[in-house]
Amino acid sequence: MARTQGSHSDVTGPRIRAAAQSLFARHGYAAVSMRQIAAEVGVQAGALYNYTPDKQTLLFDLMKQHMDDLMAALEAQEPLNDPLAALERFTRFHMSFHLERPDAVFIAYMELRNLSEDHFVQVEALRQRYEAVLADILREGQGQGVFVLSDVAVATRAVIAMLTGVTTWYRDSGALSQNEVEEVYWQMVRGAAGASQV
Amino acid sequence: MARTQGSHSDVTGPRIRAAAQSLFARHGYAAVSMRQIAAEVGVQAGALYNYTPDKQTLLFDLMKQHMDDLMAALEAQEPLNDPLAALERFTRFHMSFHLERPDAVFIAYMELRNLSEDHFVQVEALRQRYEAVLADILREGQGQGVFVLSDVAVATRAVIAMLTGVTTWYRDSGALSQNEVEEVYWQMVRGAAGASQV
DNA sequence: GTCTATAATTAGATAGAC
DNA sequence: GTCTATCTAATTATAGAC
Repeated sequence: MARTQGSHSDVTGPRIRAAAQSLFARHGYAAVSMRQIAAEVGVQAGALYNYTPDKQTLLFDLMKQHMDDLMAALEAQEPLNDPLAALERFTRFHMSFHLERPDAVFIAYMELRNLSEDHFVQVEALRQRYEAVLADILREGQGQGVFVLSDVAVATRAVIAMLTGVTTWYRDSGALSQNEVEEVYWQMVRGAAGASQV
Repeated sequence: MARTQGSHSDVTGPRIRAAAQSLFARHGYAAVSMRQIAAEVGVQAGALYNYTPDKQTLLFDLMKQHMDDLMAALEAQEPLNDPLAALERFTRFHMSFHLERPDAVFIAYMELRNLSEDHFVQVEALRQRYEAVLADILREGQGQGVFVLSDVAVATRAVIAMLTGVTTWYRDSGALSQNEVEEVYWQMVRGAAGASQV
């Protein structure tokens, strides 16, 4: 159990990523220095380079992890045959997943332009895989006549933009519970998809 | 008409703002240096300070101008009494205004956190005035029974997020014309508002 | 694994010549 | 109004001691 004093490889790594995530979300990747991250963790700037080759890779690791978590959570769900039920579940899943991770979400949407070309391609591929799940639901419902949409690809992006937008204003301290907000958005998504009114 | 050589006060100012807008949109405010802006304009960095007291004010001026333009264009429209017609016009107005100014829009949404407290308050007030126009339309339609919405304030933000999202993917070179895209979004907004199906 | 020290570069902003 | 030169401070990243 003895450990060399000042040596914490298993705990410093996660703390660095947590500090970077919080600072990047608050001030933006370009505005945050490696020294600020180090200060937040309680180490000197040089120590960070034991955990990341450079600042750019630190950003990519955060975004990659977020997208991997998102896909894993989505794919852990059992498939649903009913398109309306599948759309409702996707809506609630997207909202709750994003509301639980405001910092990671903020970074994922705001810092894409600060990724290197290679890193961007990887993140973008994951984003498209995610989008495709919703597109499949909408296309299936369209085929069954449950939804009325003039363009499934456009509708997919419109729904995701609408749902993700909740992260810009929702606060736990507000008037509505997360569940109540999900309900409001779900009614709007259902209407936007052209599902017949109840 | 004789003009001191190298003196271009009436033309350099706009060119600086144009260069800053383009560079901020592409790389982000924090990642762009005053020297880069100067190089884009074709002057030395020191000359920029004849037109702005500092970099922060340059950012604010761009955002303020954008919001002022937005409000002026919106308020130039004649009021419409029919809520459904008003909502359609708002939808098309918002989309075409934003699609025509991708750089200004990008900055307005991404660089809010880089504004000083005082500047942020001013921009936020304008944003809320804009939002209130849509909220009034939805509330009026709700009262008349034309729309079915469980929460007008939430619906306002949801619709704006959906519409603004078009700027992240639409390109003039794509398969759909701007007008076709407006039509697709309008059908979705109409459904999201709970307007009775045609 | 972390520290101190430092290399090499760049940043925002100003002063004074023209 | 613009230029050149410069100040001061901060940046990413590395080297070597412990």
